[in-house]
Amino acid sequence: MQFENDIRVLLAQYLPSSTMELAALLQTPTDSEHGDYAIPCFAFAKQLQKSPQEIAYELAQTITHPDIAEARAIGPYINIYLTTQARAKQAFQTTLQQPKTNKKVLIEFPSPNTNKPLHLGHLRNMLLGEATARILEMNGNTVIRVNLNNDRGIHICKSMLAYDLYANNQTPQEAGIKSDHFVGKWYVEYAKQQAQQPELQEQAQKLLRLWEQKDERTLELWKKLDAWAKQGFKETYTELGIFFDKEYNEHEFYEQAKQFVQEAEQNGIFTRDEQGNTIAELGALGKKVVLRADGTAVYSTQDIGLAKLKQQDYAPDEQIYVVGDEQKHYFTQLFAIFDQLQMKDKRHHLSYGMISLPSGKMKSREGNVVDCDELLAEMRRLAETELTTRYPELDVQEVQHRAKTIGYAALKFYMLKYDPKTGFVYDAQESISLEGETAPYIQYAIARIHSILQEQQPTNQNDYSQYTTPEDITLLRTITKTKDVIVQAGEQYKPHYIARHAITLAQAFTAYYHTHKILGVAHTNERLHLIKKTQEILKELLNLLGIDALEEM
RNA sequence: GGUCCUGUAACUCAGCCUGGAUAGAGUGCUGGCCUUCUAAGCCAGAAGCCGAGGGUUCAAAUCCCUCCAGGAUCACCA
Repeated sequence: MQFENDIRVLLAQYLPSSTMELAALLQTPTDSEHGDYAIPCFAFAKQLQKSPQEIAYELAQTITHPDIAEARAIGPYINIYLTTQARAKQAFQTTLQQPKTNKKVLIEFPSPNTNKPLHLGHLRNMLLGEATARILEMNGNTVIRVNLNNDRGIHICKSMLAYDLYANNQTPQEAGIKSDHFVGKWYVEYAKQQAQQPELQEQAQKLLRLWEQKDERTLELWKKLDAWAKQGFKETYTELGIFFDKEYNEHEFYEQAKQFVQEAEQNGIFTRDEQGNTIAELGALGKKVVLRADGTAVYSTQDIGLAKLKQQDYAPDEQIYVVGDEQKHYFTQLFAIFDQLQMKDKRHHLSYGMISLPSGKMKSREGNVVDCDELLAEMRRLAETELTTRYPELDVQEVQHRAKTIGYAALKFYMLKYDPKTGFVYDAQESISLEGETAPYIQYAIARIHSILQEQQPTNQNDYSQYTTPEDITLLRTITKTKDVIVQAGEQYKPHYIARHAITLAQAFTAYYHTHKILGVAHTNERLHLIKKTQEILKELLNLLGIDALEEM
C-alpha cells in the first residue's frame, strides 16, 4: 500500500534505519480509539538515547502526509489517524481478486475408498479442500482440483464378495438406497458375516487375485459396484458444490506406479531389504517400504506413481494433499521420497485434526460414524422446521430452497470456523444452531442489506468525507482489512481466518445498522454505498468458504 | 520411549507464525430494546494467576527450556 510505504520513508528520515525493521513497526491498534495505525517507539530508545515517550512525541511532529489527519503521541506510542476521505477511499477501493500469478497449484481431496459412503471426516476434508482452493484462486493462483479414488484392493473385494454371496443381484434402485450406501451396506455385511465365518477372509483374498488376473466375471462384479460407489459420491460432491478437474482412479494407474518404482530401484534410488521388499532409505526418518516383495503395491507405491502422473498431466508448481493429521508422519516420509526422486515442486500436507463425537472416536466398524449424506439431510430438515415456524406463509419451493441454503451454510461454516490443525468434538446441536457465530448470522446481514437496497440504490456519487461516525470507521477499517486476511489465509492454508473475518464484518454491519438509520437521512447515499460494499465483501467471503447467500431469509 | 499437536471465561473457540497500550468472540447466565430499513438481531453486565515453573526482553498468552495433563503417530494399515 502506497500510504504505508510513505510512512516508512518518513520514519527512515528520522531514525537510524540501518537496523530498524520498519515494516514490522506499523501496526494496527487493537483498540480502534488508537487510530488506524500505530507505531510503538520502545525499540528506538536504545539507539536514540531518549525515552520512548520523547521519541514518540518528536516523531509525531515529523509525520505529515496528505492522507493523515493526525499523528498523535500517546505515551510511547504514535497513533496515526487517517483523514476521513483517505480511510473511506481505502475501503471502497478494496478489491479482493488478485491479479493472476503464474503459479499452478494442484490440490488433492478427499480421496475416498470406494467401498463405503462418505462420512463426517470426509466432509471436513472436502470443505477444507474446496475452501483452500477458492482462497488460492482469489490470490491469483491457478488451481487444479483432483480427486483420487482408492478403487481397488482387499477392502473393495470384501464388499464385492458379500454382494456376490448375499445380494441376489439386487440393484440400488431396487433396494431404494443411494448407490454408494448400497455398496457400503455389503461392506458392513461382509464384516458381520466374517465374524461368523473366518474363511471369508480367504475368499476375499482369492477375489483380489482373480481381479488382478483380470478374471472376466470378477471384473464385471467390480465394475458394477465401482460405478455405484462413484455415482453416489458424485451426487454428494455436486450437492456440496464440489467439482474436480480430474479424478484419478487407482485401478487405472497402479500398474504404472509399480513400474515407476521398479525403474527408480534400477536407477539405485531404492534398495531391497532382507525380505525382498523394495524400500526407500530415509535416514533419520527410517525406512519405508515402497513395493512389497511379492510385487504388490502399498500406499506409497500409489502416491509415488500418482505424483509422477500429476507432474506429467499438469506440471504444477505446488501440490497440496488434504489428508488427516494421523498421516503426518507418512507424508513427511513421502515428501522425503519425492526429494530422492528429484521432484522439485513445492509440497504441502494440509492436515487437519480428527473430529470426535461426544461418544468418543469415530470408528466405521463400530458404526458410530456420522454419515455425510444423512447429515446434509438433517441440516435441510432442521432449517425447514425453523423456516416454517417463522414464516408459515412461505410456499414449499421457497422453503426448500432456503432450507438447503441455510442448512448447508450452517454446517459448512461450523466445520470451517476452526483452525484445521485442531480436532474438535462434533456437537450436533451447535452445528444446527442459527445464532451467534454462524453462517446464518452472516446470511442474515446480507439479506437485510438486500432489502434496504431494494428500496433505494446509491448514486454514482460518493462523498468520502461523510464517513465520520465510530460505526462508519469500524466498518471501513474492517472492509479494508479483508484483503490481508485473504492473503494470510492463502499463505497459511487456514480458511478459518476467512470465517472469523466474515463474522467480524457482519458484526460491524449489524452494529452500524442498529445505530444508524440508512434510508431517508442526510447521508443516505453514502450509507447505501457503505452497506453495498459491505454486502459485496460478505458475499465474497462466504463464497470463499463455498457458502451461498440469500436475498431474503 | 522418540516425534508432532493441544491446554486461554462455566462451555466451544480465536489470538501465538510476525512479542507491545486494559487478553477477544460465540454459547450459557443477569438486565434492557420490536408503532420506525427483517428481533435468525442489538445494547449493557457478571465471568480469566492465558496448564505449572524457569529463562530471554524495556515489554511474554505469543519466543526458548523443564515439567504436568490430554490426543495423534512411530507397520508391508489407510
